[in-house]
Amino acid sequence: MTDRRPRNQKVTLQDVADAAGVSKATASLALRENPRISEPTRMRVLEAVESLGYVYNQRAASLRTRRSYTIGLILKDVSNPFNAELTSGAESQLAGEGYSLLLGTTDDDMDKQARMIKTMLEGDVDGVILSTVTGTALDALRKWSQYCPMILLTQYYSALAVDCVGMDDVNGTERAVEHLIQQGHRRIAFVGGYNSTLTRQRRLQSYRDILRRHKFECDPALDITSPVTRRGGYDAIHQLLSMTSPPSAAYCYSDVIAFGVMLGLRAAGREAGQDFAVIGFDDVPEATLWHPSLTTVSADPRGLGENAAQLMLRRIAEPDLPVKRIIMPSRLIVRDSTAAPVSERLN
Amino acid sequence: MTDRRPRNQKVTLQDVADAAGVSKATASLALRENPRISEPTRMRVLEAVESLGYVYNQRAASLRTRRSYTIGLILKDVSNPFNAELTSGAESQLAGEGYSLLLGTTDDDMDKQARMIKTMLEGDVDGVILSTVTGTALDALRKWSQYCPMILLTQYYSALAVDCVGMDDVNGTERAVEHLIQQGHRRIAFVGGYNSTLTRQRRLQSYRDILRRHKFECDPALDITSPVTRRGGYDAIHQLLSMTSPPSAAYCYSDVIAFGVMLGLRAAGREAGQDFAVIGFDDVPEATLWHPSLTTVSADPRGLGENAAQLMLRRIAEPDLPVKRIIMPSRLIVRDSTAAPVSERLN
DNA sequence: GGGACCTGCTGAATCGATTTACCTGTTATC
DNA sequence: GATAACAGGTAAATCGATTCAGCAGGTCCC
Repeated sequence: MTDRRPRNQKVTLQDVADAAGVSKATASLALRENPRISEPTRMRVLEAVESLGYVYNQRAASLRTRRSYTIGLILKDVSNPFNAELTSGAESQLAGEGYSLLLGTTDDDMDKQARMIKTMLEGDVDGVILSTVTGTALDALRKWSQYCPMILLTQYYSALAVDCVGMDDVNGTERAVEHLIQQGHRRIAFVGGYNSTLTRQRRLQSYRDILRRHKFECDPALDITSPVTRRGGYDAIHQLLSMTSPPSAAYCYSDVIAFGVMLGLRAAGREAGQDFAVIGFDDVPEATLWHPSLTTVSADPRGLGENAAQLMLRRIAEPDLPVKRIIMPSRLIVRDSTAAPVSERLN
Repeated sequence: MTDRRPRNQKVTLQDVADAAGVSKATASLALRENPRISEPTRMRVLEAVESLGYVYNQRAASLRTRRSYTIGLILKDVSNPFNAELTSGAESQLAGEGYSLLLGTTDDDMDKQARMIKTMLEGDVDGVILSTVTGTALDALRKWSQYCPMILLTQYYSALAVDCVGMDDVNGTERAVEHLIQQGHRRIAFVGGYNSTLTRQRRLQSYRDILRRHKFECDPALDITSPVTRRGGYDAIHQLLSMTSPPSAAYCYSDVIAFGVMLGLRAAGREAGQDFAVIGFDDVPEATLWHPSLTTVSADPRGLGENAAQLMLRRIAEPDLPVKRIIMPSRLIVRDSTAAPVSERLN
């Protein structure tokens, strides 16, 4: 079948055309199923493609068409299940329209983000879906968004005319914290993440609003920031438990944090759902597997990815449409990691 | 600074040259710091770049240079920490040499793998680092490896002249199973993964060899395959515990499986390290966080990624070098999830 | 003062596709 | 039978860079 030719000497469309006894133009049109090319001719071209082992050169084509059919997706990291789901959602949505995904990670590092965007722009992507690293300047975003269509994930800036898709942090937080309050908890910690993200700012604000609405004390010492890793949650709960007046419940920035908190509780001889209440955010598949299973705010990461992709395709198709912001709904899923505080039950 | 121009009208090198009052050739040479271009001229070019907001077009350049400086990395999924580390290792190694990584995932699906490789080849990557999906045919690999340099991850085929980097499954398995045997375990399950992967085949073979060497029974019912997820491990241990003569220890295909097993044990009212022994494979960061912490075989995923990248760069630089296979050493890290079986301790 | 050599730059070909405008026979139409 | 319409193809320009082979002008040296 495919004849082995020297590595550097690739088969080009011209070779295919020669082998099929047609012009390069005809070969091109035949492959793109242009109706002007007759069926017999198209078959000859396809046979030539097969026998020569021709590989289409997307780079060359995109030079001429000025479309690369690649979308960049830049995330802080992909190793957490939320982002993995999001990626998968975006990818399948784009693949359906003939686009492919170029994935980049920044490790929440500003320099890496800048390099990543530069690489993507130079690689000539048709658009970038971006979850900004903490502390990204508005000016930088404004500049980047001039070079190619851009969709912002979870972050959104009212001062910036850029499409974005986020989730309903306020509502999700309300449901979670209200649930804890109804169980009788009074000292509720807010655990994990960094305040430089807008997402955390919104959730924190909302958490405080609810406590105040109920006229509960809002102790700043119960607000613990940390990396969004199990280790982050683990260390945070240790810190909280060593307080003179520790909390009886933790509302966590993400499921991953919540898992860390549960591990930390156990290391301290405590157990979530028995003598401490834990709520996560994201509802990753692992949440049901834990013992106790994790009460969490479900946020449909896959839907987030799908929506971002759709928004991007829309923007590419019609660059002049007004800015669109999508907020995905979230809901509380009550499982076993939450229970009334011990003091409450003794009464 | 950058003037806003119509989206579709990008700034080209010609524009830069015009603005700097030099030829396109000079502009190109200036940007690549060619010594034939004088410093003053180079400065003028750089200023033009800055003021016009020129973005280098890597696709156009690679058409001429026949080098894209992009390497494809195709994995089954990135959401597990092992692959995330591997990716990060490969990426930083490549970035150091001016290459960037194009990441693709296959979800262990044959069709997706084929599509992914096609996309990558069409996107004109300089090489592909591939962790094959289960059941990939040798012929397919042979064909793909003709189109561009290829490095195989963890899988290796003696019948295929392709570079690869794997880990020392045999040695790692020996250490793990010997450790369990020394603790007094006799019925040891081998849990998780699918036998269609060469990796599992090697580990299973090695596990059996050791049991036989010790003249222990090698019950095929203790060999449980499953998806490489927590859920996989969770379900497997349930199945094992319901046997009439259940095992007292599990050697797991990966840490992720082991976590699932520990969750399953707890759901069944048992506890790893107390009335059951669990060993994982990979030593992901999470392993130390669990309670009990996980005994596991450490396999340096980052090193794996780095080595794969280096091998790729070597192959690109010198295509005619003989095939090279790297086996990364592995070692057993004993933590708290392993302990002597209950029966043993009662004696 | 004439060749050798250097410095700093440019013109034009090139990479591999797409696409427009045009060409050449056939067939249909009146 | 002249002409329009059409079917099936092709030549050549084009996308945005790189790079080779000069070229003009100056310096050096015997």
